[in-house]
Amino acid sequence: MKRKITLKQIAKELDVSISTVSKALRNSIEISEDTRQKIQAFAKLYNYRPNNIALSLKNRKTKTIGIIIPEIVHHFFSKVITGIELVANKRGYNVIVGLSNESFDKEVINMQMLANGSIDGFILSIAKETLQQQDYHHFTETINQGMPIVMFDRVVNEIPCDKVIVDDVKGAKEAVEKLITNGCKNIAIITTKDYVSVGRLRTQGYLEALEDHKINAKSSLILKIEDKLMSDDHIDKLENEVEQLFESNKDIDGVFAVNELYAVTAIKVARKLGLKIPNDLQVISFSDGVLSRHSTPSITTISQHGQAIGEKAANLLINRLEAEEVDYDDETEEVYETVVIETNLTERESTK
Amino acid sequence: MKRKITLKQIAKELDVSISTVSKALRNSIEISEDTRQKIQAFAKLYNYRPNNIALSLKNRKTKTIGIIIPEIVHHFFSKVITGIELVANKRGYNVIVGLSNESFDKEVINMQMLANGSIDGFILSIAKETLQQQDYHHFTETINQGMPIVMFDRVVNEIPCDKVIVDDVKGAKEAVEKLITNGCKNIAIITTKDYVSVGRLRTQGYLEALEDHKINAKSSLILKIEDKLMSDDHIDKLENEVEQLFESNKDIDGVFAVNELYAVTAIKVARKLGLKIPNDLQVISFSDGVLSRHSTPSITTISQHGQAIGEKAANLLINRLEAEEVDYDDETEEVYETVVIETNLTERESTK
DNA sequence: TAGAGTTGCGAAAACGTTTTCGTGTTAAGA
DNA sequence: TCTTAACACGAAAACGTTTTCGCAACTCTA
Repeated sequence: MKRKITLKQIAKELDVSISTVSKALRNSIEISEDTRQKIQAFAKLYNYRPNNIALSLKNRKTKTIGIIIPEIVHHFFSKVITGIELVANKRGYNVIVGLSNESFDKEVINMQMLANGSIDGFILSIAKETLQQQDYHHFTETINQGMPIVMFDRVVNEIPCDKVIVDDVKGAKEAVEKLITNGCKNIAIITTKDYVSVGRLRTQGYLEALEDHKINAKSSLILKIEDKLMSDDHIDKLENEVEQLFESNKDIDGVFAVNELYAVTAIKVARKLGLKIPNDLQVISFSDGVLSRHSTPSITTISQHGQAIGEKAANLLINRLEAEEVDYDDETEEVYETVVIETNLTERESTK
Repeated sequence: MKRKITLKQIAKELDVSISTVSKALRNSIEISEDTRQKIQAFAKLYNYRPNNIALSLKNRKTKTIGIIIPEIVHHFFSKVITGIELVANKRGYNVIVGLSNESFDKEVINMQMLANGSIDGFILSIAKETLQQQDYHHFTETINQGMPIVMFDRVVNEIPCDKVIVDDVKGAKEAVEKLITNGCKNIAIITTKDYVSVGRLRTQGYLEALEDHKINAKSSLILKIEDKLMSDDHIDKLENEVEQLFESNKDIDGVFAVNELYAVTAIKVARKLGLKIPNDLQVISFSDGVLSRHSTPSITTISQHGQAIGEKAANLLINRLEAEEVDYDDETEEVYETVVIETNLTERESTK
């Protein structure tokens, strides 16, 4: 019922000025021992805490980080959030989350909602629709207004900001090389259409690995899935496409999937067709999820370390925020960093 | 570089007063057509947006909801967030997320960080440690300060607030009845220690179902897992316990698991012991996750509808927030609602 | 005892809004 | 020509802080 107590109320109650109360609570030496004790006791009694909003207004900083991600029901993204929240909290920041649902409009609106003073900076991963439309004005505008951005995973080079990524090419290459080493002769890739940058890069890694080992890539072994099929409603269409892949390439003995769902679908279809894992078919997936660890057989993965990505992104952002205070808008050209988080191969039952 | 533009700057630039600018932008009839147009054009040019923090301070409301959950890397919780974010956004609110990591202290600290003006109300699910310690003072204090709370899933009755829960007893009962109907004679339950309320309630549902069908519950068929084993590090200890369960009860033909991980572990162990699913053993899990849908065999579940829970919780909270405005702290006793979201059985391959 | 220094506190500005209440100017009515 | 009303705008307060500055009332020192 009783609203939170304010400096003004304490001042009135104790018959001193607001300034005195403020100083007393911050242990200023200007205030006599006596009054200081009196005020602090009173404040403690009424459980006084400074109003955050007022502080934000006064200091022109909110100590809050805005996160914009495509979706949250996704192991990778929630791991990243965990990482961000961890260091944010440790460094005295809060975290406010906006979901773009892969939609350009929602991304723009969400950013506008937050950019009006609610937060000090953004950490984000770009929506697929935005990547398709290649319209990045909302990012540049935000940056021009002096609000720093850190991008992770899905990034675009033309935006001047810090970035945290995994080396998709290298990771994919490592996966495919593992398959080759394990004796696979006909390795298929299940990937996304090229406008999804991670899909494109992982496909590139696949091709490079083949090339390095003097294996000719066959286009029939490259299955590029239309993105709409990621949703659970279209799971059977996805299965169909994968089944066709196997049917028309009976000699496939290795699959590299760019995400967990594709991998698990490949395994399901392969089994239906009578293939034994890992004897007839070996599978490696790019991922950081629970599916590969707990499904049967468990799936060998290139893991992305989502939490590490989140931690790094948060540190980059907060470092920049707190550096600004000293640098005080000097005219030195900003220099941005792109941090690559190493992936690593976790072997499980889907490979020999 | 250039900070966001303010009313004051526009006023100065156009040589009018701040009030005039404010009124012009809000289309007040006090302002002449001429100046209004001029000001609006200027504001549009410089992309003026009112500073949210200033508005929050003035209006004494932030249009922001605080979410405190035990963890975010969890399908159920991220689904709930999705639901909250959906209606929050639709109704003009933002969402700020704090993670308790199941720790009492982090829960308290997170709530204190947010309760100092940063948000208008909480939506939360209680940390396990808090449930164990049964110390709820931070909730009551928050409520006493006039900040409404909506609890979901893990709730305690003694806190006066709106609640959104699933009928755990009923859902569990339905699951077990399904197993019975399907011919299972020796149904085991894999659940958590009793201090986790959902574990306790689901165990209760299990017992009720057995009783209703005149089946004697056998304590050897009730496996209560210590909570620490949920983490991925202890996955083998979990497997051991489950294996012991099967070894010492060779006649088990049905398993009801209170979460996905237990179910998937049960299946894994059962297979290792040579049991066929669903012929020798049928499994039903309480869950809303991706594991049950995509693992092989896919798992029949009692689904919790996390998103619906989130939506309902957000609507309850926002309704209360916006009702307060009119009621204006009248002394009518607050009356709180407990909404039960219906679970339902989704049949998959792990049952006949 | 006059001047200087110390001590303890308050007034006011600032952060960026919105809104109430004036107030000066002009137009209309008597 | 005088009063009144309409019109267009500005001053100021308020939201809750922090901080700079000023100023009394002391306490020393010479």
